Amino acid sequence: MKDVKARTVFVPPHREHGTVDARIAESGLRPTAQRSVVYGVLLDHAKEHPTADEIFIQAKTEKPEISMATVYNCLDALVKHHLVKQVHLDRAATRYCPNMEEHAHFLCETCGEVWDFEVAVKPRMSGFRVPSGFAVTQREVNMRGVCPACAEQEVVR
Amino acid sequence: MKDVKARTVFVPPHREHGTVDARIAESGLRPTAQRSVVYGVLLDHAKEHPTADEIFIQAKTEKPEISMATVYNCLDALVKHHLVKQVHLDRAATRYCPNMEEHAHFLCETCGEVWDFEVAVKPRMSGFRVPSGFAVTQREVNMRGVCPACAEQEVVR
DNA sequence: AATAACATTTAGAATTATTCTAATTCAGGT
DNA sequence: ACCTGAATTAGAATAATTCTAAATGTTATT
Repeated sequence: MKDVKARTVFVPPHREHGTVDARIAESGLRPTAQRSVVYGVLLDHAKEHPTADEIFIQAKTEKPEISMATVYNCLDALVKHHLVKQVHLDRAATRYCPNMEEHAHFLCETCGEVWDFEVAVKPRMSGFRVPSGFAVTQREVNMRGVCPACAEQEVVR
Repeated sequence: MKDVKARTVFVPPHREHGTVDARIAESGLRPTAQRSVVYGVLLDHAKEHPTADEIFIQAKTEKPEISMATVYNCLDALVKHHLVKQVHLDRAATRYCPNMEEHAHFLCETCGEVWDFEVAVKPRMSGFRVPSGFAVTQREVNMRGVCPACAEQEVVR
């Protein structure tokens, strides 16, 4: 019985066929065991935009010897190689986002959770006057407000 | 001679006629000496998007007894009363911005300076799909890249 | 296969921005 | 003048991140 359970552990799609390692390698980075775990954890929890120590806690379940410093090293490497983005919406711990598609972030000011908002129409943000001489390499859109769950609670209260 | 110099010290326009205090009062906040100094300093240095301790250093020249804790308290109060915005573009110290007009921020990834980009056309950012149930109260646009001065230096090198 | 050269990981110390605490000072209303 | 609550203060505490130096792992070279 135990064996069956062990054999049927859920493996998320991107964990199959060494996809994680392949992506790391494509980015020009050597796919070490630690980097794979860190990137894998982040891909599994993309929706939650985890912080370094949330990633650390999860990574430890897969690789108990991993250290916090390594989690930071790996995340830095992944960021430098454009596999992952840092998200800074407030002064809380940096959050990490492996979704490199163009999208906006929404911060719920009540519960602190971060959500991805997808693009419907390609936004050009052309409304902004970029003075000549400035080379823009990245744009980001952030929104703040109240998420449905928190709005609900406020009504109750 | 010294006297003449002393009498011709530059007083920025918003420092005249108690404009700073008036704005603080309008926001619903009691205009204390410390709040006035902090807000005044910030208005004088809006372009630089100063951090709390840059503000502290400057504020000390006007009011030597002021403490760091007070600078943080004042800034928090100003933020809560919508006279000032916090700017978080990276994990560096929080920057403060007294320009409450709709505008974008540009972070030079080489020198770390922050610039304001004004709006030309009212941007609606309507390209983003805001799922129903989310109440958006604030939007911000951030850009990253290289500023003219740093681009120049790179060419030289 | 052994070795040198280099990159990565590790634990723990150090740093830095910010928040907290408790005591003191200040301002406005009686 | 006095009371009450708000604001300020110095310094301690906290939390996230970075640094350091040693150990380990990997790749290239012979």
